[in-house]
Amino acid sequence: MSIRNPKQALFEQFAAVAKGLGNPQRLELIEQLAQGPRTVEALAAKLSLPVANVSQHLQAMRRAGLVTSERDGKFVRYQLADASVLAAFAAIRSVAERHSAEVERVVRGYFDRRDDMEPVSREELNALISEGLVTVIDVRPADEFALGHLPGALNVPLSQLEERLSDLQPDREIVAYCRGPWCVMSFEAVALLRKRGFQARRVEDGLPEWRAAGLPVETPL
Amino acid sequence: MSIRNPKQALFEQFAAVAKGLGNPQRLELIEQLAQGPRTVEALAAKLSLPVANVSQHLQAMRRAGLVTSERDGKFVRYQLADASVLAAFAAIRSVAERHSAEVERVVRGYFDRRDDMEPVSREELNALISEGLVTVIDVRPADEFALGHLPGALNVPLSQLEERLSDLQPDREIVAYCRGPWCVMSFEAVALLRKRGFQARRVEDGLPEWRAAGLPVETPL
DNA sequence: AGTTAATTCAACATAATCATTGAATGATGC
DNA sequence: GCATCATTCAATGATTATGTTGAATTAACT
Repeated sequence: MSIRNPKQALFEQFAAVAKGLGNPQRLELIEQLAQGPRTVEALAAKLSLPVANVSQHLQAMRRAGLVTSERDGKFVRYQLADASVLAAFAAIRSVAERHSAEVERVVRGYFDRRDDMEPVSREELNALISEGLVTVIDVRPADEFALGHLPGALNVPLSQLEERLSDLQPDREIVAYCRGPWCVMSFEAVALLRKRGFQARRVEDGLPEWRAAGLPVETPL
Repeated sequence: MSIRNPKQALFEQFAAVAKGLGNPQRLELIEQLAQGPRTVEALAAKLSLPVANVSQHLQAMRRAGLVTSERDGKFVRYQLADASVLAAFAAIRSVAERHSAEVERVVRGYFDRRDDMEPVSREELNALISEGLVTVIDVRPADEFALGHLPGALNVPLSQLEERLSDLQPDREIVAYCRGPWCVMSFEAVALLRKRGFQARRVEDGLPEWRAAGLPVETPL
C-alpha cells in the first residue's frame, strides 16, 4: 500500500463511488432499486443475469456506499443507500444527455414526433390528478407497481396494454409513466395508445423522481 | 460488438460517463479545470504527472463527454464540457461524504462511551495471558485469524459471537481484540458480551500493533 | 440434526485500465 | 525549409475489473 496524502485519499473515495456507477449492469440495478428494496434473486431475474454476478455487483456497490443490505429471513434485501445516489445517477445521466450523440440518437428514435411527445411535468400532473381530469396508467410490471405507485394510477404493464385497451375510457386523456426519464416503456405505451386513437402523453420522469419530490405515493400495506 | 437493445445502449453511455469520473487523477483534473481552461502541460505540472499520462486521461474524459479541447497556438487547451460535469462531480462527492459520514458516526458512537470501555494495554494483557487469567477472543473473520493471532486466542468472529456465547466461561474475564485501534468490531463484541452478563474489555489496539511491539504471535504453519 | 433455498465465496479466464517510455505528429517561428 | 516545442500515439508490463462455474455459508423449515 503506497503512502497517500489526505487529499489523494479523499479523491480515491470519490473515484470509488464513480467506479461503482461505471458499469451498465450496476446502473440498471440502481434503476431497479430506485423503485424500492429488492432481493438479489429478484434483481437477477429482472436483469436476466446470473445470481452470483448480481451478488458481486451489489457487493461492489455496497463497498462504494451506493446501497445497503439487510437480511430478511432467507433473503438479503438491498436498497439504495440514500437519495444522494439517485441524484448522482441523475447527474451522470445529465452529462451523458448533453454530450453523447449516441444518447441523442437513441432518444430521438422515440422522439421522432417530438411535438406530439411533449411530456407532462410532475406539477402539472399532480394538478390534473387532483382535479380528476386524466387517467394515469403505470406501465411497469405488476411487482413494481405493487411496491408503490402514483395516487389513483391504473397498472397496465406495457406487455398487456394492447389487450387491455378496453379498460380505458376513450374520451379521457391518458398519462403514462414508468421507471424514470429514460425508461422507454412509457414512450412505447404512448406511441401505441395514439395509434389506437387515444389522446395520450407521458410523464417527464418516473416514480422515483415523483417520490423524491415529496409528492404523494400510494404504498399498499 | 454484441447486439444491444436501445436501453442497454443508453446505460452503456451513462456508465461511460461514470467511468470517466472513476479515477482519482481524473477527478483532480476536473477540479483543476473547474478553475478555468488549462493546457495539458499546466495540468501535468499541477498534478506532478507525466504529460503523456495527463494527455491520455484528458482524451478519455473527452470521449466520455466530460471535457472539450481546442487548439490555441502550439497548445491544446482543455475545459469542462459544461456545468453539468461539475454537478455530477458534486453529486458523487455527496454520496461519498454521506457514506464516510456514516462510518464516522458509528465509530464516534463507540468512542463516546469511552469511560465504560477502558481498554487493556498491550503490556497488561501480555501479563494476564502469561498468568492465564483471561479468555482472549479474536473477533476478526476466520481468514484473518488464520494468518496470525495472539497466543491462546479463541477465534470468535463478531458475526458468530451471539451463537457462540456458550463456548465462553462465564466466570472468567474476556478480552476482545480485532484489527486495530479504529476497528469497531471489538467495541461491538464487548458491548454484546456485557449485555449478556460477561465481564469484558477490549484491547487498546489490534494485532498489527501487538506484532510491531515485538510481543509473541501465534502463526500457524 | 438434516434439508432446502438464497446468497456469497473462491478460482479461473478474459478483458480493460493504468502508468511509463520513447517515437511520431502538428503548429509555430526563424 | 528547418528547428522547436506541446501534444499525441504506440507499445509494454502491471494491476484491476468482469463474468462464469461450482462449492461454501447462512438461515429457515422439517
